[in-house]
Amino acid sequence: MNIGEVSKRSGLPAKTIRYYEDIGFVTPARGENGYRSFSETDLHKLAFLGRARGLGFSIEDCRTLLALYEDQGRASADVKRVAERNLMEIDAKIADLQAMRATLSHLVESCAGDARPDCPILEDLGRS
Amino acid sequence: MNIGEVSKRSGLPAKTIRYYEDIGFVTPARGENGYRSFSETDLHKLAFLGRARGLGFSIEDCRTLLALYEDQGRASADVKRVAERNLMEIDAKIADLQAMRATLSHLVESCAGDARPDCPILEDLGRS
DNA sequence: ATAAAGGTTCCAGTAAGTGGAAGGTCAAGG
DNA sequence: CCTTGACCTTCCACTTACTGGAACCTTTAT
Repeated sequence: MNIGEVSKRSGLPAKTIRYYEDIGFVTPARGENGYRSFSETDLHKLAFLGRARGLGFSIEDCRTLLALYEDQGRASADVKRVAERNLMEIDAKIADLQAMRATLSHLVESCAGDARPDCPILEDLGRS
Repeated sequence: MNIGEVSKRSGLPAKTIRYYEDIGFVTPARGENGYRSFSETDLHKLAFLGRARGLGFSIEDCRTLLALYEDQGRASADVKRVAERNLMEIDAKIADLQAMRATLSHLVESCAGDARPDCPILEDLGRS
């Protein structure tokens, strides 16, 4: 399978797949012409990675998850630990963004948004 | 004022202040010894930047906001537009993260997290 | 024969800093 | 006078997870 088909079937851009080869996630064989030749297993791994990344796992998390995925004897506790840490990080990000959102939407609401120069948003940012 | 004091009073790391000089936000004078010498205005600008960044405005947004801040004749509508766009981006990020959170917390809850190898998290990530 | 589509490598850039090395300067203590 | 430690300087590399583009090669279709 050439990279184009893998890209279509995994949903990852070809550039990303080449990058994932660079960082050691897959090691496709090479044809005589130098083209990468992917196996079904490679495709499966790449799709796995795409889904894990979509859930906010970092590349390093993915490395761990992939190793666990391929280890038939792993304990589910190990996977759960990684997932829970990711969940906590996501919660922290959401909380940060919600705090930002609250302040900012308050400012936006209090700004007339017309042609006059006085603006509570700038006043707030500039308060000494 | 040396960079250390500005750092303390603005809350920004000295490294960040030097970076902000690099990208043209401030242009402090230099003493005979080569040390940066900041004015009160510089300090005020840097504190403004720190607050704007804390609200999630990008560096480019900050450039716009700073220009508007220094333009006494600006229309508040111009500021509001930047703020509203930022708000919408924040909302989109929150929505993304909440979708991730929902899926992931569901998976975490369905995983026993014990020594056994079967793990719904990996099963889901590996579904073909 | 040629053109389009797909493949290759490599270099550079993104956002917004952070870390660290090598070295100059300043104020205080002995 | 010397040294120590805090503070300052520049410069280079690294971070995350890719993405864009140039220059070039191969395959397929017309």
